[in-house]
Amino acid sequence: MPDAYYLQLTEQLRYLITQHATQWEGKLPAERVLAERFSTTRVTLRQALAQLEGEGLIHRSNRRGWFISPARLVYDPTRDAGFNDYVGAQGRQPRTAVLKLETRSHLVAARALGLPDDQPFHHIRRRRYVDDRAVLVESLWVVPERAPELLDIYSGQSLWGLLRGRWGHHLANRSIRMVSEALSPLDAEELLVAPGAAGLNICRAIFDDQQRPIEYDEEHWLHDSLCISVELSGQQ
Amino acid sequence: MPDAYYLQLTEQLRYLITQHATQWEGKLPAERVLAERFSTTRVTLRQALAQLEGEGLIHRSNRRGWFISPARLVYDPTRDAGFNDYVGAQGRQPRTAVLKLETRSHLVAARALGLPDDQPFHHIRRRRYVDDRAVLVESLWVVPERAPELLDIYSGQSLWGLLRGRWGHHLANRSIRMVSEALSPLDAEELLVAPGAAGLNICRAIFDDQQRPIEYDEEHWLHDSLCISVELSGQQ
DNA sequence: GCAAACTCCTGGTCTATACCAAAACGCTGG
DNA sequence: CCAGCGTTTTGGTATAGACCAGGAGTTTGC
Repeated sequence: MPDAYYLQLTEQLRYLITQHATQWEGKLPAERVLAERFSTTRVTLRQALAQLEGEGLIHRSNRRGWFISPARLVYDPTRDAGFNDYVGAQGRQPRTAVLKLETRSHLVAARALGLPDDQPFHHIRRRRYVDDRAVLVESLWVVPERAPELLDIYSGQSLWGLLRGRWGHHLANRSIRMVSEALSPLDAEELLVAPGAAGLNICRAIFDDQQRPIEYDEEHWLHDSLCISVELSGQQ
Repeated sequence: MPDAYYLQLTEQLRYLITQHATQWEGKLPAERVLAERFSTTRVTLRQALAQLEGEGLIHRSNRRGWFISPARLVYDPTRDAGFNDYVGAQGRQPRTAVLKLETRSHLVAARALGLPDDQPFHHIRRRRYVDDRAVLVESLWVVPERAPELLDIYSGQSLWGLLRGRWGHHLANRSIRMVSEALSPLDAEELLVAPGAAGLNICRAIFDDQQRPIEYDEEHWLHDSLCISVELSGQQ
């Protein structure tokens, strides 16, 4: 119904994608090929592709081309189930790459946890994959007193599992913040996408059952790769 | 640092916007004016503007121009504080326009509440504003038995307040889903933005303390107008 | 004095083309 | 069979215009 050609194109592409998903094995033909097939220019074609990207139907891997996006991962940021667990539970393959391990201060984490500005933290930066697609990068800032030798033993497993199992912490109170964002050049590079790609930023400050600060973390997700789901019972 | 000109442009515009926010009274100069000032074409200029739009710094009102986005509204979808209350508490001016009142069935709501497909609902569609900017449209699907004469008395106030005050319902269990989206042509039109603009879709299914279904609602927010914030205590 | 009609400006859309750098591909030699 | 190297392909970026239709402001006519 819409008159703009790029919107008609969007519909035709949407149809083609759902039909030929398997045939193309997830990757769309080259932009020049698609532009010619639809008798238009790359500029207009890209406008249509950007629409579908906004919907989360397709995404592009920087300089590699357009790909059909897999189903969104269902994620509950209020639970402390490990990434590996809930990804596996949804029949997907999780993977984690540790990008950095260090100890230093971090103003934002300190403020979020109510600690002095120069408070040092154990910092873990990791990238996480679902079915070999990088879907998020995150930075974890752990109060060293709560997990002294963390950096020596950490190798990609569930942090919350470690905190509970090894140091006996009970993660009790948490404040969570979610904001849509454009991925920073650094985050985008680590996720192999174009700078400025749409993302979702999730920040959490975690305290134990005695209100002691445990950890602060900052996640940057590709916007099309998750569906946030929260189940609550009891009156608010 | 980035080499691409449109990224340099983005930085310059970001600077100008934060400096001249008051001078321009929230509205940016015409695209042709900006393009000429930066010695580039509208195409490239728009690429830079789109970056800032993705970050939530600016937005465009369909065919009206580019505007500086106000601060995000902090919103906790797990609480049932009324819109008017929490907008007011943040020093902002709330407003609600009722777009539609009707009774009919709705498959998605029925499924979400575990009711038969042909279950009728009281349907309220409303648009909500913060400081006179339309920031969301939503559809509410209320089980008629829980609020029989709802449509006769409803005129824009807090629905949850009504359910609690008039019919004595205790909203107890809720399942919430949040997904990034591109606004549908209808939603975009009702929010006065271009079709396909980035949005956030929030759906909730609400049950009372006896697990009886009360209500299902679907919100479509402009992506740059909110910051989701959840506070939780107690172990999960 | 006010509403309707008109004009101008502006954003929305589109064409056609070009160059660059990174990725992908294919060839070649060990 | 694989590593290294050169070629081709492809996405990313950019230019220079053009037309249209909706919005906004102004003028006109009752």
